[in-house]
Amino acid sequence: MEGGDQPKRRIRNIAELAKMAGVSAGTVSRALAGKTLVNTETRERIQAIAREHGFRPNQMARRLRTQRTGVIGVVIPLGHERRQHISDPFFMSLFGYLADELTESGHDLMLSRVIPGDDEWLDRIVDSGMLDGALMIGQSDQFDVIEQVAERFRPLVVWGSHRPGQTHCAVGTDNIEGGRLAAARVITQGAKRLAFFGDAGAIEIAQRLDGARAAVAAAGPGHSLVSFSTHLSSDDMGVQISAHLDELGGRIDAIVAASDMIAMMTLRLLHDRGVAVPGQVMVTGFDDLPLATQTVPQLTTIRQDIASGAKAMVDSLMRRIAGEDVPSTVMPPELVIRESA
Amino acid sequence: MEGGDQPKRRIRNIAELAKMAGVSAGTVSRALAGKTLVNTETRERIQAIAREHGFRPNQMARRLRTQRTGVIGVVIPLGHERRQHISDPFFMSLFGYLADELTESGHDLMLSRVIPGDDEWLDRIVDSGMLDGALMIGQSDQFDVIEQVAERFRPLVVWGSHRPGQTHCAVGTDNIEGGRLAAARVITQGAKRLAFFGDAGAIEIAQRLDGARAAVAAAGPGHSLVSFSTHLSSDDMGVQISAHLDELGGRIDAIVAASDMIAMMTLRLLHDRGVAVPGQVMVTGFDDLPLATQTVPQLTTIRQDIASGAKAMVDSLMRRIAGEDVPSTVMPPELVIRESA
DNA sequence: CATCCAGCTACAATCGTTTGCAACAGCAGG
DNA sequence: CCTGCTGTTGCAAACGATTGTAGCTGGATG
Repeated sequence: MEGGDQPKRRIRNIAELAKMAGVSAGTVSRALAGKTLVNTETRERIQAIAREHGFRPNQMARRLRTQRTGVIGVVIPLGHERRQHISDPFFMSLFGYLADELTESGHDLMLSRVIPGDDEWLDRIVDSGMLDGALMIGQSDQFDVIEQVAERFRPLVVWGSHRPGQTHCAVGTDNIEGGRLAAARVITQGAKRLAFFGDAGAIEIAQRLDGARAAVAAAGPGHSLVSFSTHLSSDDMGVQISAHLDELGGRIDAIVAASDMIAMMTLRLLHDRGVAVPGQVMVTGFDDLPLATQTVPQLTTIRQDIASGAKAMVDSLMRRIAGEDVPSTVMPPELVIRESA
Repeated sequence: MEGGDQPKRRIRNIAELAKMAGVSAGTVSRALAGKTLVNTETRERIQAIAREHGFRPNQMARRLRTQRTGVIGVVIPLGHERRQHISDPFFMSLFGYLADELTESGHDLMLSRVIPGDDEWLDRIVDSGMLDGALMIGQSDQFDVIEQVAERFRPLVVWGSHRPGQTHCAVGTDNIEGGRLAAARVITQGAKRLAFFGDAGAIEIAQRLDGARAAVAAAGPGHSLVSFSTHLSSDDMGVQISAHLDELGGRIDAIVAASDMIAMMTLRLLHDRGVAVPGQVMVTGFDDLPLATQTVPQLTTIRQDIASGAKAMVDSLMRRIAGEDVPSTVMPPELVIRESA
């Protein structure tokens, strides 16, 4: 544990190190960067001194000079859902994968969690001069703002839907198809009267609802779907779902939930009421969070491949930073059949 | 949507703006900072121009000059658990609250997720010159490294245990007491043969185990506790717990899990085996994640108040940044009785 | 021996702010 | 009229690195 020679004195900057090594600051800079331009011997000597004194060049200065920061901003807009907490499992899961990908590619990650107040919240982030690029988790209800910023700020990639003709680069699942798959599944299992739980204020959710509607329509007469607005913040969610279930009584065969969290809450409330799943009512989720396997009964859900979504986002962003023009990515959803439907 | 006067030309720096306003750069800087030193009239004129052109001063330069960044680093060391993913719900939950607190106090947040390789990983972060302070989620098995860095880098606060005599400022729950509470609960409910599931390689977990041991010892003869190492990454967890359950057979009354995630997985595996909870075996968790209310049966667990923990961490950090010397905080755990024990 | 080249290194400009200090005008008081 | 003060503003020096260019050395070549 005893290193012997503790750092003599703290080196404050490259110039000080240069004086110690008997060379100029420029040489030190190049040596530390590992450039071949400096003599191997002096380079190693300089690096040795730096190591010994625990010196690391000031990032702020380097970034000012080089005009690149190595920092990617991750922004989570909480537009349509002010009370939704950042610890929402889906956000966090995607965020975690993004963090992994970015760390791996040598980037730092700066989190901004914003409640859009004016029209400039995104400009402020993007113009801070701190970011090489930005990733956004969810479009919320800020589609127009995003479009506007995307016009002039190229390195921006958003998790969410791609609408025909949109400017900004989005990566996301085909939500319409996902909604369709979920509804189609319960219909083939014999459900006729479906309910949809979710907040259609968010674009993604609205699309899932559209998909479910389409499946019901395709199933022909005798099939119906009612939609109930259900918020994502876990406090409200419970009471809202309770209210929905009360209202529905027994007149329903299946519930298509807009997210796994909603589905999980629904599962537990049905259990409390003694309703058998999937015997009396089927339930499907959306996302396929790791938690979906841990519920009782295990959740049948629509899988979004969050890991490869994150990979695609980072990949697209890097290519945009490099100047390339990258189109949106839409990933196919996948029906994962477990026990609840 | 039509703004009328679109930004004429992009202003690149303060000097350009100064020329437009017919003043010097220094004045612009002061005006933008809202200093009273400049004439109210000119200040407003300058601010108007800045707003009109969407100009925001370069943060990198500002930070280089002022030597403070407004950025707090949040670091998650994955020492004892390389495969644990960042999306671990407890981490994410604490992280979310930290993000909320920091955002509120006007700080940016930079995430570093590190797998400690050498002894310098923390130095690298702290010496990057990018951070006003650092928060660390979990001590993992890096106690010594943290201690060493804490000696010279004051603005550092760690989530975890406080051991007598430690240098670094920690905020955390009294894990020993928590473990004791959990074990005591199942004992008062009639359990005699307990098992502990968790990885005692991490300090916090080891302390929980110690607490549980103490409770068993206090209960007198006829009571026993066996400990099983259980990792946190969800892939391994399932198979390990399965193995433990197989090994235990029916010779157990209660399982004290080191975390809610472990408890949840245990719950589901017991359910698969047709073992009734709490009828045949009781289960307790640790953390009281929001998810604990959603399991079937609902989880009896030890509550860590993550929200006020986060508040305490940020508060301590701010005071340390201000130069104050702040001691560790240890928060009392609380037994939350639900259905599983 | 003059010339040239290669391999290093030093010099100095630059990135865009902030901020201490000096300067300047205008005005009041002695 | 001189002095002192107040309220603004300009000047220029930092902050700490990167990098193009010029200069220096020594050895190879004609």
